[in-house]
Amino acid sequence: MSRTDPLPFIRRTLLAWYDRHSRDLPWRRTSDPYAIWVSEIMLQQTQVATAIPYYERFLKRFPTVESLARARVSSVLKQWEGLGYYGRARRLHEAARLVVRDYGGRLPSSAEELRRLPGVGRYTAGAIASIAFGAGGAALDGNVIRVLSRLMLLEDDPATAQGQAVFWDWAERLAPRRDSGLWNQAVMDLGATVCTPRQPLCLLCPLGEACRARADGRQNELPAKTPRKAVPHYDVAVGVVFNDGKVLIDRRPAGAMLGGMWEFPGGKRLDGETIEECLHRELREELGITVGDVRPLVTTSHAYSHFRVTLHAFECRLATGRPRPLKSECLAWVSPAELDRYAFPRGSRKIIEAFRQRDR
DNA sequence: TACGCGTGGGC
DNA sequence: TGCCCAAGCGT
Repeated sequence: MSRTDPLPFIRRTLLAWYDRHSRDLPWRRTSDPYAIWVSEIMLQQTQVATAIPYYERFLKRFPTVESLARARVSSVLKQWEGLGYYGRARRLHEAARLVVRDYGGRLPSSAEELRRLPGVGRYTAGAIASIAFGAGGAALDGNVIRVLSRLMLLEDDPATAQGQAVFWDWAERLAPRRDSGLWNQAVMDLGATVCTPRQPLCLLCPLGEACRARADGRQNELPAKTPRKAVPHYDVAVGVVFNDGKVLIDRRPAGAMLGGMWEFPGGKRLDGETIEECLHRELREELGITVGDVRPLVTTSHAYSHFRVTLHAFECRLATGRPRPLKSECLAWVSPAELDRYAFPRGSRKIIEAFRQRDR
């Protein structure tokens, strides 16, 4: 193995392994490029098991690119509710409209053209082109980085641009020049089921004999990982404001975090402020209202991608002022039962659960 | 270019 | 329990 080129062995052996060990996944039972596209967007930074039920529901609700393009973004976000990274849903919707408008409803087939669609980066373009259209070339995701880093003993940091270049270079060197869909899925499946982040199953690996990291006993050290930044924590006051049996919700601006999602008004506690003082200030600044009958409803913790919060939710009653969307896109007064029609992030859902639990 | 962007599972 | 990680993209 050491004196001859290992790449032909690696290609042949992994494809033979995939023929016997490929996972049966919903998006592998279709050849519809639209469905494969939807799956690839959902799978960005998201585990397969999490994505499956969303994929099934999404395709039932939006079976074609035309149906997605016709839909309101609010409907798309409602289907995406709970999956996170909601910008993916907004960009997928925008891209569907572009595909209908500029491509007659047919997804372009080359990675280069796919790359121009919002939400489609280098990985996703390579994956769709190869899996749905039989193109050649690599698709480099976290699984492939892990497999390559160990197989070829690549110590570069994939978080840096230079590291990315090294990994893409190796991925392209290994990938078939034509019809690389099976190959790309084979590398990803190996990374997901055998060459796992912790405790890789080297004894089951078809490439064990060729793996340079394993030969050195260093498979647990790769890929190189950058130390994470400490994540800040905030206390947030949230107002569940009732009036005439309805509750006030607001929609977050499209450009912001959780853009397009609904929430209960509130915000971060400032230094030297009590959480109730924070509540009154936020409701004044965001809505121009004052409230009374303030009662604690629930306190719950939630982790976002880059910070953590403790949400202090208060039930209260509108006292003075007519709410205006001073910092949000729009407002709505809705009955508790109607809340399920709106797309809320997980943190807000926890608050909804709390007052439904209490009313029971 | 490094960072902002959600959520749930595994240990 | 707290931390790491997961089929990345946009800026």
